[in-house]
Amino acid sequence: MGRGKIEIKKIENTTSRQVTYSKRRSGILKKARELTVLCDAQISIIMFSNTNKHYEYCSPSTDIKSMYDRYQQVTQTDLWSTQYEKMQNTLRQLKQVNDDLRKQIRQRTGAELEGLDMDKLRDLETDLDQSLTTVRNRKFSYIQTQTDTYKKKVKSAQEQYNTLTHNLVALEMKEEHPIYGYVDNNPSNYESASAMANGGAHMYGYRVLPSQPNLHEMGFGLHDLRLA
Amino acid sequence: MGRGKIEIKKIENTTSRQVTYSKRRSGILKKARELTVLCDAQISIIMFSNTNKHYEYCSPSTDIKSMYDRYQQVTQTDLWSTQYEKMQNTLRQLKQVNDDLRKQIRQRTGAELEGLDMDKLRDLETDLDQSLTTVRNRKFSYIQTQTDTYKKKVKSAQEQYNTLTHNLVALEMKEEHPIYGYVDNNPSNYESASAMANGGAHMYGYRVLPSQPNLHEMGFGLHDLRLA
DNA sequence: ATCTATTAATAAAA
DNA sequence: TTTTTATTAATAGAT
Repeated sequence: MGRGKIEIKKIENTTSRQVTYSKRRSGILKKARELTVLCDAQISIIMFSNTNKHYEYCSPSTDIKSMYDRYQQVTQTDLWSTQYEKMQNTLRQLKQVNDDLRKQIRQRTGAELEGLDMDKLRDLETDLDQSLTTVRNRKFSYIQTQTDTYKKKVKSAQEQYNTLTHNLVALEMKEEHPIYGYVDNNPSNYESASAMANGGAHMYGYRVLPSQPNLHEMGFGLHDLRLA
Repeated sequence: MGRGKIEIKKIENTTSRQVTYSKRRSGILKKARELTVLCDAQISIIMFSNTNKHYEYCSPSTDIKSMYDRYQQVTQTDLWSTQYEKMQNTLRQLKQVNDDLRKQIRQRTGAELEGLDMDKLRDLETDLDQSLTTVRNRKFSYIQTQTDTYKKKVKSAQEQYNTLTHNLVALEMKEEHPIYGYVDNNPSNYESASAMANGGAHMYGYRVLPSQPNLHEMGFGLHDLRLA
């Protein structure tokens, strides 16, 4: 198809080789485009010229990677999908573990008790009961710690107050005109200390839940929460 | 190039589509072969028909994987590791979720309460308390159901026994030589019914846990578990 | 598949 | 490179 018939062998003349490459390349790509449309096929073409320039074609409904993956699948030439599948297995396993954990939580929450028989229910109850006790103990020890801290703070405030009062008295002794108003000018200091001393436990938002039968038995009765 | 010009759009007639596919496919592959030789190029073609059959061409001096690898290098478009990395991200995320779920469980178990402040502890306690109540209710309704079932069974056994006794008495009336040993010959029947009637609740392995304060308040005291 | 009338591709030249 | 054009190659439709 040209001014003359040519033999299919490497064109030695560099210029005409490049010209031919250019023409025939676009020819193939055009044919590929046409075939894609005409026959609803999927085609991936990658070309390198001997000058290392590259051209490619890929049917619009897919992409080069998909084509290659698909090709590998079809031909069983499994190069890296071993590792790929390993990853997918790990993924599946993790999802499974995930679901199991969620189910565990739902059971511990009481949201999904349908499948449990008597033994399981009893075990779960015992378990939850122990957990509850643990959490409660923790809460009480937390309160205790905080209480101690506040006790110390109050004590220190008290001491500071005493020192100040003492200094004031000393000052009054020395001065010709004692400053009577000193204490009343700073009532907030005292009152806050007092409030803390009497009701400090309220700061934790502590409240007695309906089912806390061991509250008193555990030595954390309400006035243990008061500051002395 | 044919008996008539055709429009480049999908050929709807299946037969002629397949014929055209076949012809043009070999056309493209021939062109690729020719170009490879004429211009010393390297070409890789992968084709899938809409019937999922695949055909490929690859210049003899190379192979398909090399072509795609080379393409990847040249275009910098990392074809494989993109998806690979996505998978690894998913994996990481799943592991994270997993750890979170485990932590949740450890908290609900009371095994890891270190990071929790007063509010969190109180919430957790309330939560566990509700869960415990739910599980207990479930257990009790389970017991109730089983109890009802056994009640019915015992009742039916009793009735059967009564009928048999009645029949025996009737028989004794009729016969010249009453068979006194009848009842004693089948002691197992009576005893099993009796055992069920008196101690059926033991079959559930029910036991009073130290911290079940609402056991009696809920109307499931021990003799509710006995069968009348 | 095979045959051919016809269109499409392209070799060589510009 | 791209365009031109003579010629060959591809192929649509029929068999």
